[in-house]
This record gives sequence, C-alpha cells and structure tokens, in this order.
Amino acid sequence: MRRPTLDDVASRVGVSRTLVSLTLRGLAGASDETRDQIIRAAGELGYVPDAAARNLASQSSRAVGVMMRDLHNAFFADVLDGFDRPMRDAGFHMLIGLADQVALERSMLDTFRSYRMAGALLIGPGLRERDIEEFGTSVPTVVVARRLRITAVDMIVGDDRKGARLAVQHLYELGHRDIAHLDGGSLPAAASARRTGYVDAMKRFGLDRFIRMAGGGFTLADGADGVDELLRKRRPTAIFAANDLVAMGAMERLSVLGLSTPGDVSVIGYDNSTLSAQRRVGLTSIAQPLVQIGELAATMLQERHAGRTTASRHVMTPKLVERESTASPRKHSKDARRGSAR
Amino acid sequence: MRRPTLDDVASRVGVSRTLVSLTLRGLAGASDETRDQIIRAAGELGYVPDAAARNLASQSSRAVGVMMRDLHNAFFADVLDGFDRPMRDAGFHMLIGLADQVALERSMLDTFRSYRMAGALLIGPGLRERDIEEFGTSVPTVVVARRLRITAVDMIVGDDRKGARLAVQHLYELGHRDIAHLDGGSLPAAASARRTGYVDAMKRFGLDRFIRMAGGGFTLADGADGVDELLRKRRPTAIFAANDLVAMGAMERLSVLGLSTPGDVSVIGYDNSTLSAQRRVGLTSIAQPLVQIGELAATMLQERHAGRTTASRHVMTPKLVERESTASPRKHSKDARRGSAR
DNA sequence: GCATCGTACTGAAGCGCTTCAGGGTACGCA
DNA sequence: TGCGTACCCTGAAGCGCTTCAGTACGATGC
Repeated sequence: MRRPTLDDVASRVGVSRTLVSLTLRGLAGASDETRDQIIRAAGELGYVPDAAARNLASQSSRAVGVMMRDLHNAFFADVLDGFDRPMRDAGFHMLIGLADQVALERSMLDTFRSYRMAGALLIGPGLRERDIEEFGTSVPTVVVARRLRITAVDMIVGDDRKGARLAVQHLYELGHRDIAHLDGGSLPAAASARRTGYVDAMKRFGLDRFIRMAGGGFTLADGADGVDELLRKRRPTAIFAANDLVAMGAMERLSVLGLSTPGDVSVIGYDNSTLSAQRRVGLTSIAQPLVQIGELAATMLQERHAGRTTASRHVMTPKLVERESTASPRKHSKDARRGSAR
Repeated sequence: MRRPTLDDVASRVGVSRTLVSLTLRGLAGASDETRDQIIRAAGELGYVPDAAARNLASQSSRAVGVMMRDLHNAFFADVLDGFDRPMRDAGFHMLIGLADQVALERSMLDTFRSYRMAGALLIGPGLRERDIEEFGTSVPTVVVARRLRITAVDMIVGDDRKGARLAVQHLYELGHRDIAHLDGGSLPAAASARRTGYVDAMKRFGLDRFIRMAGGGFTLADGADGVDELLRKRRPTAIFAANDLVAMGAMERLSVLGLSTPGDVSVIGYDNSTLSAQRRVGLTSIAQPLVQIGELAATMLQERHAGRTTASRHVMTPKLVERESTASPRKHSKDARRGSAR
C-alpha cells in the first residue's frame, strides 16, 4: 500500500498540489471552506509529509541534531532538560545521536550534515577543533562543555579551572594535603581544564609533591580503575574526581576494599548531578547550572539559525555543594560524622 | 558557498553522475583507476551525500528511530547499550527521540514515518495499541517494555507480574505484611503489570487488607510524592516501588523525614539499574537483562527489516537481587544491619 | 566474419515536495 | 469603460539523488 502523497490529497479535494502544500503548512491562500476540506482529506488518507522530499525541496529542515557521548551520564540528561522544551516550542524537533568515540563523532557530524540539520548541539565533543569548525560553517552549532578558540560555533563552558580550584580548596580547608585527581582522560573536553585547575590549585597551596593523577575517563568503571591505580602507590586522604560518575565509581571501589568515605578517603565529584544529591549517595560536588546551560544553548542556537554569524560564548561559574562524602582527615570516628550527616 | 553535489564530483572527474553514485556507494561499475579518481575528487570537494535526496530517490534510509521517555532513567541507557553496537555493525545509525507525553509520542512517530526510518525501537511507549499498530504496519518496529496483543510489531517484555511477585514474596519472607506499592501511573506500559502482580501476590499471601497503591510515575519525584501520600495514612513497613528511580526517590524522602531504610521501612525497586547496584545505594531490586534485551531488539529489528512479517515476541524472566535496602521489620537495630551491609 | 558476452560507462526518468511566476474573477473607484 | 487590486488558485521547474534501460567496445568462441 503506497503511502499517500500531496497529489493524492489534492486530487481527492479537487485542487492543486500547491494549494494543499500551502494549506497543510498553515500558510494562507485557500478559502476557509477549501482549507477545511483539505485538512479533512489529509486526515482521512493518513497523509504524513515526506521529510526527505520536504527537506530536499526546501533545502532546510526543522530537525536539530544533538550529539552526546554517554547516556548513563546524567550530565547530558540535565542539559537536555533545559534544551528540549524551548526548541520544541520554537518548532524544532531534536534527534539525538550517540557517539562514544572520536571516529563515531566524525561520522555523526557527517550524518547531521547529510540530514541538513537546522542546527546542532554538541555536548563535550572530543573532535579536533578543525573538524568542529568545518562542521560549524555549514550547520548552526552550539558546543557545550568544550572550550574552543574558533568563532564558527557558539560555546558554553563552565569555568572548570575555577571549579577544580574550589574542589581542592575545599579539601585543603578540611585539612587534606594528599589530594589525588581522577582525571577525565585524554579527550580535549572538560578533562584538561579540570586537570589544569587541579594542578594549579595544588601548587598554589604548596602541595606540589602531592600532585597525582590516575584514571582517565568519565564513567563509573574509570572511577574504580582509578582508585586501584592510586592505591598501588599510597592511599591519598582525598580524591577529586573528574565527574560524579567517576566519584561514585571510586567510592564504590573504596567500599569494596573496606575503605569508607569520608572516613578513610574523602571524595568530591563534579557536575552535581541529580543522583549525587541523593542522601544515600551524599556526594560533595561542584555544581554547574546544567538545565540553564541547556536553555541558553537553545536560545543561542535559535539566534544562529535566525542568521547571527558572530560567535557567542558564555562561561558559567561553578560552585561548591557540600555533602557527606568529604570530611576532615584523621577524624576517623564515624559516629561523630554520621551524627551530623544523617 | 553551495555544498558540492554528485554532479560537481562527476564533472571534476569527467564521468557521469551515475558512475560517481555507484562508486561512492561501494558498488561495482568503475575501473580501479576511475574509482580512485572519484574517491579522491569527492574527498577534495568535501562531498557529503544529501540524505534527503538519497532517501527520496531510494525510498528508504539507514536510520532507525529510537523513542524513549526519560533520559534520566538508566533503564533506557542499559537497553541502548545492547542495541547500539549490533545496529551500527549492520550499517544502521540510530537517532533517538525523546517523548515524555503521549501527545509527543504521537508526533514522534509521525516524524519517524516522515523520515522513512528503516526501523524503530519504541521503549515503553504509552500510546494506544491502535496507534502503535498503525505505525508498525509502515515501519519495521520492535517494542520493548510494553505488552501488546498486536502482531504488526515485535515485542520484548519482562514478566513483570512475576517480578512483582518476587518482590512481594521477598518482603513477605522477611516478615513484612504491610507492604505498599508505589506504582508507575496510568501509562499502559510496565506499570499495570507490576501493579497487577503486586495485587495478586498480596492476595496469595492473604494480605488483601494491606494492599495499597500510591504515587503514579517513574521518576525520582514520583517516589518522593508517593511516600508523602502513603504516610498521610499509616506507615507501611515495606515499599515495593515501580522502578529503581522511584525507589530512590522514596528512600530519599523517607530519609528527609527521619526514617531509615531498611530500619524503618524496607524498599525494593525494579530494573536493577547500574546505580542501584552501588553500595552506597544498595537497593534491593528486580533485575531484568536489559543489555540482552537491547541486543535481542537489534536482532529482531534486522530480521523485520530483512522482510520477516510474522510477529516475534519474547518474555524475559526477572530475578531478585538482594541488597541492603530490605530487611526484616522490627529489627530496628541499625548497627546489626550496618555491620553486614558495609 | 559474425554472434555473444562482459566491462565500463551514460542519459533520462522520477522520488514528493516547495517555490515562483503567474492566471482568473470579482469588486471598487474614477 | 477601464484599471488597479485583493483573493483564491494553478503549472512548471527543480532540489540531489537512485535506478533502469541502454550504449560502446574490446575480447572470445566457433
């Protein structure tokens, strides 16, 4: 059974294809009576416009592509919570593509381009700047969580160096000196700024000799592996993790090894995701206004789509959210801590 | 700057558009030498095929649409972990659409159809069977986590009634009698089977008078609200939550109210998501083989795509995973419990 | 020498839509 | 009567690709 086309609707009503097209897109041109007939006929036939034909003819589309790396990371979900609604209200629909490797990212961008996406939101892309720039010149693009020097795309980043400093400072003020960092890996995304911020802060506090990095990734498993790696040398009194997932993976591993948090090792995460806020998790974390970032991204993307060509860039300020996963070292008395924590 | 088309590549090499099309799709027809020239020219021009034109001309596409309700729910992420890889290996790319309301689901399906998706994976759709059936007749479709009587689509569900029974039985055997259910709401998806399973099991154990439902949804917030609702009457000794997120929301709310888990109220979830397995969370849950479900969905979808028209349906068996969020009632001594739990 | 066949290639049609340049008709106004 | 104009509508071109029915030509067989 062939699916109905504009012509089917047109001949059913007895008007031209053009008029049907106009009418179904909500444009003027038909009399009230004709309009009703057209809409009715389209409904009866179960007419659904063919996106391919439409996009081809109009050389445009109403789809925006969202590229993200990991569905398990609530970071992405939070950003999209802010992004989704305003885009939908503006008449766009969002199609999400998953790409957890740089090679996949590249082909994802080809897909987006090939679909003539009206816009794209790239969250924490690991691609080279050059690739992103090239893409950005043909598709209106907003990049989140990746610092770039190019002007072809808009950009929203957190001040990750500052965030890392806040984390180290918090631990320092609690009395920690041996503070290790579980870093996000080699991707040029958030990882490097957090790492740099960590190193800077450690130096500022005169803790050069305690500077230590392990891990390399943004997942639960990376957190666990990172702890193993750290413990092969000596046990730090505190860990600053590249994000909340890594922090949770670390706490889990510590727990399995019989070490408590914060009793034996304090742990601080990054992103302040919904789950870290759960009391049972109680993870101290660095908060970024994720939903707001998503909303801002929607606004910027719409502006780009509307023709703005100058680059827009925003740096969001992080802040510390203190919970139960960090405490002073030495004070190994669990009960003292528990009393205040729960 | 116009983006290059097949004709641009063709005239650059001095061959016909047809030959370029054939060659770039990896089909035979050109001599080795010509092929190399074509590929080189395409690269130099930065040619990317136009998906709209391609799909329109071929009346097909290599994209499969995935519809899901909530990015925050790890359930979906786990299923996609299994689904993504085999689909990609088979040459499909996946585009995810978010739809957290029935109206949005409907327009999502229109979008999928409009894009002539090669296939669709619907996870826990809330739509009427009729709508799904209509969609399924025009797009090869696999539905996960929703029991349907129609044969137009393939289906994978967990045996949720059995899962619910396992949950109630576990609590019963621990000594609980006043077991409440935080249900998933009015969506026809998983919620109703779990609810029915709960009611059946309660009856079987002669606990009719304790049957109580509250909440209505699958999110953290729904769990918290559900607890409030329950506590307006009397406090149950155990709660069976519709999923892990609801369970975590419930534990959180209980904790805020000064009630401990499992000391005051035992809580059991559903789905055994990665996060519930974290020791700090330690949520007893009903496990479903989610990654496997995703893999199976990929297989089924490819079969459908290849022409199978008979319906295929699988029911997966759930099993109990016991952790620290459930214990016998009365035994309010936290320390006794803690000792074994941590 | 002629039919046959495989290889390398071409041209044109057409997918379903949007867009653009009009075409009637009726009405108002000088 | 003639002209402008508003309203409702049409026809044809063309978006960039795939597909199908060929064509040209050298090699092969007898």
